[in-house]
Amino acid sequence: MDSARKLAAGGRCRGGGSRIKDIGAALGNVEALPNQRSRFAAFAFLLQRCANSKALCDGRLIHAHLTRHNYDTSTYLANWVVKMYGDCGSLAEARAVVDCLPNANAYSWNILIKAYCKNGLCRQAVECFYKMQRCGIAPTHVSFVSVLEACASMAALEEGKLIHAAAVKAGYEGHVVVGTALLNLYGKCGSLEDARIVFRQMPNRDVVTWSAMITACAQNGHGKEALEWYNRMEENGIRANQFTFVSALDACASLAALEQGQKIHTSVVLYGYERQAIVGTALVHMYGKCRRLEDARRVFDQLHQRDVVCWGAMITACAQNGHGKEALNLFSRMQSDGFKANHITYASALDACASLAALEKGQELHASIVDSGLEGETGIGNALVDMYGKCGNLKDARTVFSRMRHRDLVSWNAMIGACAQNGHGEEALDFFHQMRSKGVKPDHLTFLSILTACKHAGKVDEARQYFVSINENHGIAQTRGHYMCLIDILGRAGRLDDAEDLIKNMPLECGASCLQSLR
DNA sequence: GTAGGGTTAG
Repeated sequence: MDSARKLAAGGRCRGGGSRIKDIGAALGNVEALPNQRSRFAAFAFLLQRCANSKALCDGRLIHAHLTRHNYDTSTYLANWVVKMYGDCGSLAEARAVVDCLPNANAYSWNILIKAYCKNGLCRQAVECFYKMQRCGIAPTHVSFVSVLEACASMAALEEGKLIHAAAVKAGYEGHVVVGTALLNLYGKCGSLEDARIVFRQMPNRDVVTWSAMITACAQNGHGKEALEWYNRMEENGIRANQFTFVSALDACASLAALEQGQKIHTSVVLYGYERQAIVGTALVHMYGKCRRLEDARRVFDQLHQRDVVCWGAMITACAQNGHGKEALNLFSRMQSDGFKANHITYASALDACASLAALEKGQELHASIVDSGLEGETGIGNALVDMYGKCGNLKDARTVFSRMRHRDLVSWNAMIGACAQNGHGEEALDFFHQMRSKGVKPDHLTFLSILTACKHAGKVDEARQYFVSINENHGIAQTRGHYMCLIDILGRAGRLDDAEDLIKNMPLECGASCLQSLR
């Protein structure tokens, strides 16, 4: 209905925003303006409108008009045309304009580099950065910022380091935005030490710099350090904004640091961000990880606007806290509210089915996943294997696993776990050997399934060998679960002396909790 | 009179 109305109004292209009703009349009006300065301003305005509403067809008409009326000698107007094509997602046309421009300047190239970045064509963005220099245009601080963003998206550390050196040489080392882009690059590349060095050496830092530092720590598994930076930022009198809060809450979630999370929540409310979708989602996520489902729900219910991401956070919070039924209810409500499930919300709903052993509901979801064409997603395949395994349907778990195009550690763990939990110990070990031969590194969960598989297959000595190898060959610390499983195996085999020896040699904190469980 | 950095769910 809505699109029909747009068509009736004369819209020819897809996209939102406010359109120019009659482009021909608009161009005529511009031509009637008394001087070149006002005509240029008006053309720029029209191109900007097209860019904002992604009206590519109208934009092309304006471009054609400019060419026909010899305005194409103006680099300024050409740059607006480049921006329009870039914002409309037509990178080839944007590129062609720059390539044909006799007097392309730094703006022309910077707009093009940014357009490539925005459309995920990072390699082309980097190539443009070098091309502009071959064309004799020196990169500005904006060029560096955009090209560093491209490197960050690709996690291209070596390329980024070369550009870092070039930025220093060009005298942009002390520039706050360039510095923040460098910090972000190192964070995204997992090189936290480089991020810290950049931060320390920056002469000026603003709230964006601090937030980027908190994000870099939070996203590299250094939640504690992220919160230290957050506190230090407050001490420095820098006022946090929604970005800062989201990153700090992410750190709290990863640490399950409820108290710190609650403190940040208080500040979020104080600054008026609580009902904002992204901040609210971060709060829901944090409370979910801290096992405070009621608090998560309170935030979720108060959000002004919900998107599929915050629905996903709430559904996951339920699924992971033993409220599978509520997770599935929310999943249905999300769809009746008009949001289409994606691979993440499907995975959480399957997770809920797995925890409820709700095979029928899981099969129903599987059918919708096939219909929506998401079956090929690795995360979906993993969740399906896990769901079928936990629902006792090993046959379908095998089928889904065998059809997966790409298998990661989680896929192998799900398959090995499915076999082990359903009493197919030998098959689990067979999958484990296949996994090893494909070069996939096992983790502590893999070994928990392997020990369970040994239990079912009655392989006592193999279990001991696997147990020792967890630490000796794979450098993974044995968990309480590993100990419990092996003690159980030894106990069932009547090897009580061995079980007792194992308990005696356990790390203290692990042993105490094991003994408690045994009693 | 154009271009720039940091955020959310599995």
